[in-house]
Amino acid sequence: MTSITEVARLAGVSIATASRVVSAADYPVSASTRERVLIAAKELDYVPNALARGLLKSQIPLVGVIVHDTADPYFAEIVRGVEDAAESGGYLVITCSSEREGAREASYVRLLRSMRAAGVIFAGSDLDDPASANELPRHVAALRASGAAVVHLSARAEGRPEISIDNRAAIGSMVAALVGMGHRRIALLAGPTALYAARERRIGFSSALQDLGVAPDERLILETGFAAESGASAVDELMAAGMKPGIDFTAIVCANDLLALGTLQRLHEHGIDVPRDVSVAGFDDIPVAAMTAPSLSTVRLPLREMGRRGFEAAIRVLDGERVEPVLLPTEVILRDSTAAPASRGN
Amino acid sequence: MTSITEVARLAGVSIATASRVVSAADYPVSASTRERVLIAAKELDYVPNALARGLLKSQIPLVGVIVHDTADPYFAEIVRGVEDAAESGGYLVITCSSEREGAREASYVRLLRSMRAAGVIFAGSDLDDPASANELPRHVAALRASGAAVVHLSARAEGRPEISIDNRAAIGSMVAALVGMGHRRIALLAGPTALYAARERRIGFSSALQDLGVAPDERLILETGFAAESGASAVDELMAAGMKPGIDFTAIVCANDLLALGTLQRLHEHGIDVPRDVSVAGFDDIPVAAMTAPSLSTVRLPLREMGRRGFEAAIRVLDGERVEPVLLPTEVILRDSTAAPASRGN
DNA sequence: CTGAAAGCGCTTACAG
DNA sequence: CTGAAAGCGCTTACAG
Repeated sequence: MTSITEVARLAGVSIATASRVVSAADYPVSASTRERVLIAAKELDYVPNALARGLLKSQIPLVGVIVHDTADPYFAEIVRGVEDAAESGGYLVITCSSEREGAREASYVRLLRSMRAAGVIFAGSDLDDPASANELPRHVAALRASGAAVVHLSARAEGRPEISIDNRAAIGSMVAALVGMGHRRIALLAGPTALYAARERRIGFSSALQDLGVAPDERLILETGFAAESGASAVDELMAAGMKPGIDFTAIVCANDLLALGTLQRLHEHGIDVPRDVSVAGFDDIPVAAMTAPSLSTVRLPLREMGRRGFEAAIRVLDGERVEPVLLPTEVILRDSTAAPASRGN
Repeated sequence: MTSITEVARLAGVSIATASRVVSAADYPVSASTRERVLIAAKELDYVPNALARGLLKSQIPLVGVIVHDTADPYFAEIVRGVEDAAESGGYLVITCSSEREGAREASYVRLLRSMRAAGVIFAGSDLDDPASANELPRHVAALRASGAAVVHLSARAEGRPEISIDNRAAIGSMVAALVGMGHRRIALLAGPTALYAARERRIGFSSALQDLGVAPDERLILETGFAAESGASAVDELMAAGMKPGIDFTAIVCANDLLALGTLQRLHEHGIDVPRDVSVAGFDDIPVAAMTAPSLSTVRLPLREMGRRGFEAAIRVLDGERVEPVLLPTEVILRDSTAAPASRGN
């Protein structure tokens, strides 16, 4: 690889001058000199060494996004948003999947620290994993101390996230829509309660029911994972517990869309018609939600925008600006998987 | 951030010695000295500066994966495989989405070059975009010249990819399965012919039909995009051309699963039953293919393995080993979207 | 407007 | 086994 030294030599100038031209620094250089340097750089196919520059600035234009699971479309969409925003700024985005293991998350953050990443965006909620309970905060503190930006995109136990949504209200509005259709016996596939966001959704679900004068039934609330298979097995669990679809429950609210996909499929296998026998609602509005048969009613989260805003917040932190926490709006999207119950349970 | 200088000072040794300990170099250091350095490093929460090390080695443990579209599960799975393999080696993975624009692809590769990435993995086929026709090869050549690994995971016009599958044979086996069920009038949603892989699949489709003694009908071959919406509009197009489902065509083969999802949905909206009226087959076997209703018959590509092997190939190149091109096996997966035709067309 | 020089944080011959 | 020193490729005061 050619270095700036060779460019300078070919152009017949000092490396200082060459640097001023190629780094697009705001520093006076005569037009003719500038021209010579540019030609030399082009001639030699010069690409500056970001490592050398980064060493000097002790920062490199790289932001890491820590997700729970790369394969989950929820995170894929957020990452997409970050990438969209990062691209124009010349930043590269690294996606790190913790697989919901605290140790792995901490080790990725350490790696990002060693690379002197300009920012780290935590896309999911806190992991609550004792394995990394002190390592992670140490890395985060060091990152911040060295001027890197740390941004959170999901509800967490401590501190408010820079960018997030109101999980309680969001799921509450779906519950309200369902109750408005006439549903009274509504099940919840709650997701993993180890995750703060899932706990919030669960609280929002129950309090919405109460606010609407519907007595919640604890037997209809199931703790699950966040993958599609969990949705399928939760259906089995519900039925094994003697809960009759259409009678003991007329609707199922899922804490994310993936759960709803699994639910839809298992219900279909059992010959239970959606939405005639049971309504199904998701949460997140991942792209595939619009493409299932029947298409999925869900709560739309502005995932790409969350990613975009997360990156912008990071840039603002880097610029030394103050970033106020912001709550993005969500929206209930009613598609074909929900309808008024045919026979009222209860 | 603490530097090795501070660690050395606290441990009371030279920075050379400190470096030998913390970099885990294979160099003799007395046990007691080693101990002191390790304690100092821990005490100071020392994390080595990967930029400084990278500057010296003119390479950093980073591999970039160039994909056509981050949101496409095909690429998401491949990236996942790369990440799985990279994680244990302490490499970070950067995903760069070209959005099928040559200029963007080239600029990402340039960025990766400026970061002195250890490797670049091209996950999709060549873009055939004149906009970057000479910039990209220049970057690739420079990358290779500087010792970085360049790996291709998809069929391309020039040079054989290190890791790939036999697109012609793969789609041919799906055609054979369909013909075996009794289908004779089979449509193809061919994907974007600007992409080499799509062209290969189209050739494989036609020649399989011919080999099986079925005369191909050009009117049943549609050029499309690679997104779900393209599948939906292709169905409209087919019907607008007066092709009657179940008569003029009894099966639709799609060049990827996303097209098949859109096809399934639009067929459902038209009240056309799958597989009774029309069979639908996909290609790739992305995770969601197993979760549609009806579940999708498709050709399984070992996507994660392709990613994993791609990373391993990159490491082998870095180690100076020779990498022989390898073709990974594919498999026809018959699910519920295909069946024998009810009435034979033709 | 131009250039010589210091220094970012490491690693690695080289000398002892 | 340990350390002093050079050097990776840049940027940026500082001097002219």
